[in-house]
Amino acid sequence: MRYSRQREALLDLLRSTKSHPDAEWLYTGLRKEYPNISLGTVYRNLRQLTEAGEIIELCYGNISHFDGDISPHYHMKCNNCNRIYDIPISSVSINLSGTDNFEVDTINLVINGTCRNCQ
Amino acid sequence: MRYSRQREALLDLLRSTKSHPDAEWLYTGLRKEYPNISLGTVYRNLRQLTEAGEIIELCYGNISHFDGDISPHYHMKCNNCNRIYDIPISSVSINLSGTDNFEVDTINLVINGTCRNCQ
DNA sequence: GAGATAACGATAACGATTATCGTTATTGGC
DNA sequence: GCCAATAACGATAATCGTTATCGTTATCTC
Repeated sequence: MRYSRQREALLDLLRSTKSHPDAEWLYTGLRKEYPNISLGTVYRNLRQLTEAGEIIELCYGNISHFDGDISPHYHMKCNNCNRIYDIPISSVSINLSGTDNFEVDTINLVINGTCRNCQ
Repeated sequence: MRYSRQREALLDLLRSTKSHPDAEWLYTGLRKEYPNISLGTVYRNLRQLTEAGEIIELCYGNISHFDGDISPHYHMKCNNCNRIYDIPISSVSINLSGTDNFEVDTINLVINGTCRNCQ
C-alpha cells in the first residue's frame, strides 16, 4: 500500500473522533481540506484500511460505520439518537460455556437501549 | 395487519429453518409453493413482521438476515462459511458494570470465529 | 354478496457501495 | 534529482439490496 495524502487525512480524521462515523460524514469532513476528493476515494481507502486491520468496520442498520480505535472494546447504541458509545472491555465480563468446538476469534457485543441524553 | 397466504407461508418457512436466511433465500424457497410471488412481497412482509416483533432482523455484513426464533439467544458466525449458529442464553453470562445511566433494552452478542466443520 | 381497503405482483426508483478508466502522484533505480 | 513504473486519484457509470409506486386481487366487515 503506497502512501497517499488523502488516505492519511482520512485516517487522521477517523482517529480524531469518537462518533463512529459513516463514509458520508468522513467525505464531508475531508472536503474542507481536500475540496476535490472523491467519494469513491473515501470508500476505497476505508476498505483498504479495514482489510489492513488499521480501522474497524461496524455494521448497524445496513450502513457501515467505522471506528479508528482498534483496541478491544464493546459498543452501546442508543435506539433514539442512534449514537454509538464505547464500553471499555473492563466493564463487561463474558463467560462462554456452550460454544464447544467453535474457535473464537473476536467477540462483538452491542448493548441497545437509551442513552443518558435521550432519557 | 390483515391475513395473507403469502405472509403466512413466509413465516412458516422462516420458522422451519435454523439457517438465519436472507430475503433472497426466502424468495427462492417461497417460489416453489407460490411461483408468482414477488420479491417486493417478501421484503414488505419481512419488514412488517419485524416491526410487529414476530421475527428478528440480523445485520451481518451489510445484508439483512432474519431469525424466526424470537426467544432471547446469541449468535456465533463462522468467518469461513459465513453460517450463523445459535448460542443458548444459558451458555453465556454477561456482567455489565460501566454502562452508567444507559437504559439497557436488548443485548446483541456475536461470536466470530471458525466453526467445527471449517477447522 | 357488496363495498372498503390491505396486500399482491410487476416494475421503477433509491441509496449505499463498488468498478471503470483516463489522469496524477508516489516511489525506487539510475 | 530525473524517469519509468504503477498505485492512487477524481469523475462517473454500474451494481445490488431494498423501498416505493400503481393498477389489480384477496380479505374482511356489515
